[in-house]
Amino acid sequence: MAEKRRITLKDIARELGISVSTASRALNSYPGISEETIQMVQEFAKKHNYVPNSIAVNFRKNKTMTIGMVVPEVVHYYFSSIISGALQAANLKGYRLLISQTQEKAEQELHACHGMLAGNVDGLLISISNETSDVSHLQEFLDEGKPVVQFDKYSDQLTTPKVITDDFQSAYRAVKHLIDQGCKKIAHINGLEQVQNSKDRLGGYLKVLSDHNLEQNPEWIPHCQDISEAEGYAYAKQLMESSNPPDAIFCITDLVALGVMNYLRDAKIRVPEEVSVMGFSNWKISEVMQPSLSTVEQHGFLIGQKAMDLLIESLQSTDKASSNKVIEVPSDLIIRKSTLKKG
Amino acid sequence: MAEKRRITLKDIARELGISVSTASRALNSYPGISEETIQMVQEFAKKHNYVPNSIAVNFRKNKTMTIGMVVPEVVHYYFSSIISGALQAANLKGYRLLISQTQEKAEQELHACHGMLAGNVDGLLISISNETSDVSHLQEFLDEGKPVVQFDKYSDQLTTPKVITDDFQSAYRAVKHLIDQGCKKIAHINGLEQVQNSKDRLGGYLKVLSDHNLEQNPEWIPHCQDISEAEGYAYAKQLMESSNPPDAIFCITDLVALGVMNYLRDAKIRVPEEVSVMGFSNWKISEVMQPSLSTVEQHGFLIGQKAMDLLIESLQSTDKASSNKVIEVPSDLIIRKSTLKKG
DNA sequence: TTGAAAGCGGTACCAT
DNA sequence: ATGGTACCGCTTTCAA
Repeated sequence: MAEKRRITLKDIARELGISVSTASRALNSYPGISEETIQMVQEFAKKHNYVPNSIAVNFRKNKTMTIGMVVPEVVHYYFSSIISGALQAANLKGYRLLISQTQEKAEQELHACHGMLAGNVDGLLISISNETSDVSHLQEFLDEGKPVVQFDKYSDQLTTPKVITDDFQSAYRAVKHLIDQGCKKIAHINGLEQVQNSKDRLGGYLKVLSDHNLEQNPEWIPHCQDISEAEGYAYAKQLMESSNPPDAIFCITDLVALGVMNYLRDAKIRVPEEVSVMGFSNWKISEVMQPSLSTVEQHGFLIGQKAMDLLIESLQSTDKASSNKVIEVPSDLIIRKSTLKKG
Repeated sequence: MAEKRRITLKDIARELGISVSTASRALNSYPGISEETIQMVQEFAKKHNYVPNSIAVNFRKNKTMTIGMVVPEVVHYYFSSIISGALQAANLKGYRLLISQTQEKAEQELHACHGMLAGNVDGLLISISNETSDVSHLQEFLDEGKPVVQFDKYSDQLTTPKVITDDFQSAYRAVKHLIDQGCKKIAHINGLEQVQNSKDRLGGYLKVLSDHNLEQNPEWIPHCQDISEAEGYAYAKQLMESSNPPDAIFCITDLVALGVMNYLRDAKIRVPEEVSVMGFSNWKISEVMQPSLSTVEQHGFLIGQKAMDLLIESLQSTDKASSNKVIEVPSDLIIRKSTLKKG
């Protein structure tokens, strides 16, 4: 295979009998270069397929036009939507995107972040893992003057902008809908207690219950460990077999809701007549379930876009003081059959 | 925000009163450096958190330890599985992964590839878009001596290794299962005619029909344009309302099968009693459908891993002649209720 | 065992 | 309007 060495600035300068600096300026259309020269150089460059060696440029300018993005899981509808949004925003501004996943492990997150640092990304977009409590690996970026934007799951020990779903409000509205449909005994299968999103959704759930003077029962609030279908099934069983079973179950995510629906079908409990079920995230499966699952659309694509825009903004602003702003992207309640009682 | 400038080799050399070259050699434990010096330098480096400036290293070595990966869609179960596998394999070997998506547009693919080239990736992993016919943008990589590995959708105009599902065999076995279940009139909703995977699946389908002397009917082989749920619905309707309706429908992918299932439910046609339905790809939705959908698991994670391993291999081998080998990752037939006739 | 210096491919400052 | 040159941080050859 003939390895065609790329043509360099030096080659152009030599061939055209001009200096390297002139060639450089002509290519970048600097002021103070004759039209003629610009013409000549640009034509030559195009004809010979000149592509500037970006490593050299990066080296000189000490930036890479590359953003690092660290997510818990790539194979995940919500996160891949976020990636897609970030990708588009990055593209629009001429940035590239380096991706890593942590599989919800703090150790892998550390490793991924160090990889990003070694890869000399200009900035970092991250959704921290469930395990993460220490965030010194993120502080390292800030210490080097590299902006960080957190999205979805975040730590508030860090002064960075954050882009998230409005979890509290989303949960509030989701449960409000259940109440409007006549549910009185509403359970909530929550996530890990220490995770911010879980706390916020729990908060919204509790608030709407108290606003409507509905029963609050600690036994109705189990916490998932790994947010799985199996846990949904098990907790649904536990809830429904208790002495005081709920008439609605609000789930931390659609996957858990799937487990719940499976249990209810196996137990021949009708949805929504006997128990209403509400999910969260609007995965494709929510639409496919029988009956279809009411859920909350978080607009991951938008979150990804917004997070990237924010990051690039702080990359381009001279004022390096990081904001601590929390941007909440409004969600939409998607009402389907699992919560819609007839009449 | 205090921007801590990173410490450089030069700093180390100055502080320790040695030369830059000695410092460099000590850090990389070159032969011909005294244990003492190595000790001293490495200790100093660790103490001061020395991280080599990878841009400078890349520049010098003219490689970036970064792989470019171009896929049609990120928000897609199969592709995100492949990405996940590639990510893991890359990680294991110390490579980073730059990602772009094309949204099945040839123009975006071109742009993405040029971005990768400009980003100076060491090699490229790509699944071409449905629109792609000209592959000169991939040839550019080969011309520069950068290896390319194709996966999933590929062009055979290019001498590169390819990692794919065994589409022909997979389709053959899937349809064979339908035949074993007693189906005699088997339709196949195929994909775009010019796409290799579609051709291969169609080939497997036709072969098994002829091997069993079953009816082959051109009207039973509609071609999707965008492989959507809506198309599945429309073609199912068309097939079932024809004068000679099939008793089984083999779909190019699970999403199309979902449309088919929706139509059949709306039309009150029982699955699998009256019509069996087979999907392809084993998305989560296939498990959730009622009845659950039989399908083909393509092991995307493995495909991603294998493609990345192959790429890194050719990156590290001195022999730069690209192989034209096609590696087929065996699929698994997943039998669920949509094809399992009782008794 | 160590040091000096060239050079990777650009950019940008200082001359002219 | 153009050329000369230092330099970004590191690796590597050559010399000592």
